[in-house]
Amino acid sequence: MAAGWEFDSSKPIYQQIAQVIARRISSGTYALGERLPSVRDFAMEAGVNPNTMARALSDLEQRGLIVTERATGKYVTDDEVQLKKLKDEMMEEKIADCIEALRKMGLGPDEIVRAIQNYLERSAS
Amino acid sequence: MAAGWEFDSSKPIYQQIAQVIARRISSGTYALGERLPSVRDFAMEAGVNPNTMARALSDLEQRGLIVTERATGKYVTDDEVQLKKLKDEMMEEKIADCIEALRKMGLGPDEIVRAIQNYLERSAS
Amino acid sequence: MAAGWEFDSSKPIYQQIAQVIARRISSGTYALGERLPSVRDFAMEAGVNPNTMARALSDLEQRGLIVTERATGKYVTDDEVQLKKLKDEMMEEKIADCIEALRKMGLGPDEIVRAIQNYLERSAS
Amino acid sequence: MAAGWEFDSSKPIYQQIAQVIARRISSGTYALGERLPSVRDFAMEAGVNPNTMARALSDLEQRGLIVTERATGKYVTDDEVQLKKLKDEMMEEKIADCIEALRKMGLGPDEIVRAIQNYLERSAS
DNA sequence: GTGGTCTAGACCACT
DNA sequence: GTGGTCTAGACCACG
Repeated sequence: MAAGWEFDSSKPIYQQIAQVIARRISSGTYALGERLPSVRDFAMEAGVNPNTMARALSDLEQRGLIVTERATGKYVTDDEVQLKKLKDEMMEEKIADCIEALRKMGLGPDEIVRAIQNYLERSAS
Repeated sequence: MAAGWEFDSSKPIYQQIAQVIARRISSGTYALGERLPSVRDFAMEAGVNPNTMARALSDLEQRGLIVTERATGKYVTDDEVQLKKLKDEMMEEKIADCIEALRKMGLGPDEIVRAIQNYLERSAS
Repeated sequence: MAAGWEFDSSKPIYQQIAQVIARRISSGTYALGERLPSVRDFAMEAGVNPNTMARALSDLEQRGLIVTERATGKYVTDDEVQLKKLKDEMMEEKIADCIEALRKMGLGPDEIVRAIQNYLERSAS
Repeated sequence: MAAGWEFDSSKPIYQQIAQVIARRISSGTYALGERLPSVRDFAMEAGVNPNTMARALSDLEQRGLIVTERATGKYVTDDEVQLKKLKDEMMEEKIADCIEALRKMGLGPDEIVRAIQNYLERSAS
């Protein structure tokens, strides 16, 4: 099992797999139109049963993130609109998670923005 | 094993435990000066060996987040300075994680700030 | 159990072990950068459980006196600054112990210095 | 067993006991001419067999540090000369121990004196 | 009852 | 082979 495939028992594994792959697509690890590994290889890499991997990929296909070309394999969609939607979702999720955490620590909206800007300035140098 | 104690194999369990408890302290789930569950109870709750829990708590004590009062138990520190430091660390970590993710998606600094503000406005209403 | 490993019940064994090893480092018995015996061998030599020895060594590592190189062993630090700090601490401790004893016997500061000088002169010849 | 009675296996216990008591006499814990606890009580306090304690006290009597008054008990000698000799011995021992340790750390005679003076000045304030 | 220490023995990752 | 982690279970000092 390669790196990046750690699962917990809070959600079904196939959903966690789908999430990992979606993240890789949105971050460009798998580029637009790129051919994905075969289901079998993918399953091997993730250390799961091929059926589980197939279900994860099927979910992603339903969301329009990947397309299947019969007999040649599965590809990342080249539909930029779909991709944009995915990115927005992931971005939304990430931001929500971050901001909720900051709020829990007692930060108000202005403080949050200031903290973000502060971080950006520091990491710019 | 109660909720909130899911471990993965990427890091030692005792470090993950320490992180969970640190998060609970920083978010106020365990208040300033509050008595923590006994090591044995805590271990039971987390589903680990008391020694493992003890090690996690020992680490937190060394970081100044909790203090031990002999024969009565362990308490969250009432040192606001230590607590402030913890919060800053956790905040920093959270923000870094979020911003790195957004950057990977191709957002520039200004877009990041705008996205955050956008989210805050929407969730304010 | 080889010589030099006598423990009393006044302090935890792992602390006494750490003290013995620290003393050996400060006195040059274990030289700068030298590889230490393996945890298991060390434990055998001291007549304690490997875990106990590991804890002692872990404490020393945290104090910056030894460093661990994964899968090859533990080494005395080659950081002369750390070593200097250790020596100063041990020197301070030794001197304090000695002077307090002399004071208890009723010697004033001048008498102490004179006694020391006297001893040095006698042992020089 | 009260505090101050920790024995190791390097020397006979009765010698270690004698040393402890000698130290207490030289430091004034047991004053000149003071009556000592009964052998039985003393043995109880030290957690040893009365015979062992008796032998330790016998040694001290031979060194002229304590005297036995038949039927009333044992007393610290009121012979100041003996006491002076004891103090000198203990002082000598303490100083030798300290200086040897400092030498092992690589300090020369002048550095030793300077370190002692330095300590005295600091602890004077 | 609390935390702290120590032992025994297992399994792991790394090289 | 190395160190690191984890479990299991014992005993101790303290209040």
